[in-house]
Amino acid sequence: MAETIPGDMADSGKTMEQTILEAAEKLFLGRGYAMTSTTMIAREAGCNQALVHYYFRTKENLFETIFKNKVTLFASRFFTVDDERLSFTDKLRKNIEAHFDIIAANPGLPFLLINEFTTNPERLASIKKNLGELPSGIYNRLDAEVRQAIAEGEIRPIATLDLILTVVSLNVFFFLMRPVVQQITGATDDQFGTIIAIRRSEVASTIINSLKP
Amino acid sequence: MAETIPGDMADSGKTMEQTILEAAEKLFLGRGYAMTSTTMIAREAGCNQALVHYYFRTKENLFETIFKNKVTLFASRFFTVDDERLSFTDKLRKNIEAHFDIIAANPGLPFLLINEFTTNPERLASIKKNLGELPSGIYNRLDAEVRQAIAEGEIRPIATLDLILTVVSLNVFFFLMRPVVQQITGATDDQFGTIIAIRRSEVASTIINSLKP
DNA sequence: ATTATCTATAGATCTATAGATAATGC
DNA sequence: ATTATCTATAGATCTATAGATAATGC
Repeated sequence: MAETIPGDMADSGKTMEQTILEAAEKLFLGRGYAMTSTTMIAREAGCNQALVHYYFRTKENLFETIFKNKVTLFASRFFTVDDERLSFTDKLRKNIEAHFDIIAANPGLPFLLINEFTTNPERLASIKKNLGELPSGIYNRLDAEVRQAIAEGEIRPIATLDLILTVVSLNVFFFLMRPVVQQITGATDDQFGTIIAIRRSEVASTIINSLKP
Repeated sequence: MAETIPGDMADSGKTMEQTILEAAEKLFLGRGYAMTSTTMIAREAGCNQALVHYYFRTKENLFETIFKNKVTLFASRFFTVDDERLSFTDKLRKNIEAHFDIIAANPGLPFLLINEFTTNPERLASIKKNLGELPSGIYNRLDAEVRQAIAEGEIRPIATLDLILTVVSLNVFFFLMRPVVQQITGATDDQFGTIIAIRRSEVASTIINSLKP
């Protein structure tokens, strides 16, 4: 019975190619590359398995499309708040919170990235090419600002790379820990929303505080 | 040619069961559950694939043995420094660094934990049972100390859970990012040792600093 | 005609077990 | 006798493709 159980992404104007892409995205984000089969993707999209290969030829291809897409989205919004009127510290806080918000809107992404970079580090090189000058552009601007803020005594001396690592660690790892945090606190999905909001401001405060001269 | 290429874990007094266990540990830690096959484990251990099942019956069994083992090791060394003569802050620094060192000695572990908790959160319940009173014991002691340090004005007000999250995030995520950091900085494995040492002290300083009243 | 979708299947794993043989403990 | 190890294989995937049929664009 129930020969075809179309996932929640059926019809509704969307093209089947798009539907498959979204089904794959959902599964890859939640379970990683190896644990997702094209058969599962087809079931989730509500079509047969051959169609997945018709549009994307290989599973690897499909994954790479999604992966590059997500990484680019992620990188393009990294440290983009740049308001002349704000102090370094205020600007930093806004950037930290914006970064947190991107991750909160794509909570499966950290797992996908870590999973892929760990099991398949060669892909980093291809990603680097894909992003071009973007990362070093962002880094150089931030680096100049950090040095100036240190020189002006607004913050304590710190390497820019360490600051970036601290921001990314505190923002990203929280979402990787979600299952553990939920198990420990016993919070429902709803209650977890509150925990997220608290953590968002705590992370920003922690970093800003740690930079006091 | 080269019909049998025994991994680096052959013979040398060790029992074959132990050799298989270590081969599996290495592969699971580096590649996760789904991407490791019992065939690969056997090749790494230098035996045939059936023997892996002879000793551990199922792949799942083998994995669980290793997983529980590692989680217990990890949890049992969490916040164990407890020297009466030290201030809260000094004790905290020692605990942060000790925690960092455990991870540095088991650099594949964070990936395994995150991977498993994300794709298979049910296992958390079984782990919880396995650890018994240990986590809440550690938590309660730390919580009392945090509250006292706040009351005495040694640190700013902070929830104990937030402090734990911050410590774990900063320590663990760095090792998950290793491939990225190495790609960005272009550091060799040797040079990465230096980066680790710098990060170790930077993380502790960042946290201690962020707690100033 | 071309494009989208399906059914069917080849070929490659992979896990787990059965059954044979070798090694070891009395 | 018991335990350790091997060879062989059944049965379950899973990916990718071939080839049939249905839908769509002229």
